[in-house]
Amino acid sequence: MTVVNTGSERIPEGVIERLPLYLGVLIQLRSGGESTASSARLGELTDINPAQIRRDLTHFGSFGKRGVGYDIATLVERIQRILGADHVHRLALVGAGHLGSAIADYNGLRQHGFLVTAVFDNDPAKQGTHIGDLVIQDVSELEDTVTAQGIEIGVIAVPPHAAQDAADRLSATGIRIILNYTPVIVRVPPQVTLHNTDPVHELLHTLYYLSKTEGVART
Amino acid sequence: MTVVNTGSERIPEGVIERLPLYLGVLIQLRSGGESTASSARLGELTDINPAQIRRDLTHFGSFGKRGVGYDIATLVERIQRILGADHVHRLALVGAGHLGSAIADYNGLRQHGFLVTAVFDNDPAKQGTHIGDLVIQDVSELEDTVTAQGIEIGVIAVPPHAAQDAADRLSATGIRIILNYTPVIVRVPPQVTLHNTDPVHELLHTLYYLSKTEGVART
DNA sequence: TAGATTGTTAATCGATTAACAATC
DNA sequence: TAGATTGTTAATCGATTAACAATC
Repeated sequence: MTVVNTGSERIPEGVIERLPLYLGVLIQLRSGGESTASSARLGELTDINPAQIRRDLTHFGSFGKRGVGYDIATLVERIQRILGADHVHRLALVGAGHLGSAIADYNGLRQHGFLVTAVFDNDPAKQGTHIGDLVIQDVSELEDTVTAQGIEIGVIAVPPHAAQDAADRLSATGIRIILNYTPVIVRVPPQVTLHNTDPVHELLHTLYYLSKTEGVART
Repeated sequence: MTVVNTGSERIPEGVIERLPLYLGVLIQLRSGGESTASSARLGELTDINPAQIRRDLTHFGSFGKRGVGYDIATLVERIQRILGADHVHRLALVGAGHLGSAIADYNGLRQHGFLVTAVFDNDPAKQGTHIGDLVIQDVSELEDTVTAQGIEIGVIAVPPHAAQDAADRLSATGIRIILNYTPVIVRVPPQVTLHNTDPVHELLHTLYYLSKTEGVART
């Protein structure tokens, strides 16, 4: 008997972090014409132990066929369903500078069902101009627009001094997920999930491993 | 006796990932005029168990004073030294579009000693124009420039179809750290540390937790 | 000295992985 | 049936945390 979703079992964070990796290589394999993949193959492509992949997947059910492997098409669907990536999510982007434009242009988001449907900036010179198809609006319109469009996710891409204001306005709309690309610590109410993305942190810890492996040239 | 650096002890990855967090709040406290911080205080600000903070730090020596706490100024210096953030690192940026411009403008990098000192793009229309003080060069000049300037780190911010070429060119220069902002899997030689930064992955696993806590509105 | 907080030990907890029976 | 690969158990490994002696 196949248990599809035991519901109340707690899923370790590491598992959830690996699912998007599996999804990525599965989509890659599918576009390469493959229809089936073993945990060994997925392990090669993701650098993750095959036993761990199998174990991760069993948290959500048993999707494979013994002696055969996993059907790529159905596994892609299952993982998308698990992650909530099986339907469209609308995003409000705050900040229409270079970073905001890069995010709005970013095809990867669209491909996974994340649609930027509104852009805000507090610079009057930008308001009324376009990013792609979208008219840049004043941040005062944020709340009404979020409600009207059913936007679920906010993205902050403003200069540091404006980040907290953006976070406050987004939180006030009832939005529950905020991605912050500004390298500043912002405070949000407890019911809001905040994700800070700071390239400096990544550089810093990558740098550490470099200095360990061979010593950075210090000219 | 204080052991400054035991040298050959293997440091868990999690420790290295937390150091930049400690560094961030220490810098924040310092700019707020504080001179000393206890592990309990750092724990509040980072949401990390104080015992873990103390344990993390002892991997590198003993920096605190019992009954008092940690001297912020010296701890900042020690962590910067540990991470290799105590001196300047030069970056080569490949891709001069919106994303590349955002990275070049990004003050957070400069504040931590990461200087973008060269920008490349294979679009002839962009070559010769400026980003900040930097002239955009053709990617064919990458190797010579990296050598001449002592650049240690490459950053990829090009469209997906150009990402592998950028990775190959950067690897060929002898660079050992590459940060890839393009949502595409690139291959690099084993001696190169590659860091893929994909906002989609972050959205996907953040989304999972949202759907668990209360169920996403599916209108 | 009394109070505070570190550095460190030991216990707990959880995650990873090897191994293998089940089964396609 | 023979070969392959899953799902699952059990062992290992490592990371987190509580507790406390050391000591400022």
